[in-house]
Amino acid sequence: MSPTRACDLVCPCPPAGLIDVVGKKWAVCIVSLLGRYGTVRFGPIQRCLYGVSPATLTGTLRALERARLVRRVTVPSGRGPVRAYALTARGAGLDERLRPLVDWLQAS
Amino acid sequence: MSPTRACDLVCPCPPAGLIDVVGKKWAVCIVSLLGRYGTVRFGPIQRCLYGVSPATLTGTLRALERARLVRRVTVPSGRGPVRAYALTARGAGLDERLRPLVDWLQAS
DNA sequence: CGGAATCCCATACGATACTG
DNA sequence: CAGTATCGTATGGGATTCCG
Repeated sequence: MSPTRACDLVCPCPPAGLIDVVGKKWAVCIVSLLGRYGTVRFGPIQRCLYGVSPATLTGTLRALERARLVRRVTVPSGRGPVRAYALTARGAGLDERLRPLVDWLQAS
Repeated sequence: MSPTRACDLVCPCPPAGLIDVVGKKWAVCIVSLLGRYGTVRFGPIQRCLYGVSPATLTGTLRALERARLVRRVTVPSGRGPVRAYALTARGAGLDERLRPLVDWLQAS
């Protein structure tokens, strides 16, 4: 049977909040990428993502930071410390739930 | 260790294809809704989704149909057959993978 | 009621150029 | 290399109206 009145249905997922972050074009890619590779720098992320423009990548990374899914880290290197990106614990939790979905999408 | 060269990283999820469908603002909601309630008519979907505009809802439904995730069905009713929407087998598969994610998003 | 048509706006995204 | 600044475009999405 199909409910027909207004309050018969409970919306399982409000579009506000995390959805607008996760819904961003590259967000899922980035979270999965960091979940797979750990700490990654700006350049490799950009090159890996089919050449996303730096402006867009920065914007998405900032949105992910604000959502506390990704954090910016400073790692020591040969000639001075460099910046990189990694998942937060929260981001790792998301990646975990995202994995079956991403695999399924890949398999189409 | 973090890879630094171009081909060291494999993008786990190209943004093309299903992602632009699933990334739509209401797509996940609709799939979850149909997965939960079965066959639902246009009106209840719209009312349930915080009053999404009919144009937007139609657009999203059409996109989901084109992606073969949702199908339009005709069900017999008291005064003539009426139209409604339901998941395809493919859509049910997506809903299944979506469920842990949606639950996690809800729990925030 | 279930849409289609139209209008309008916000913004996401890309391209490019530039800087520390 | 890691961004920032600017600009232009495409389009997603809301509001409204109208129709069978």
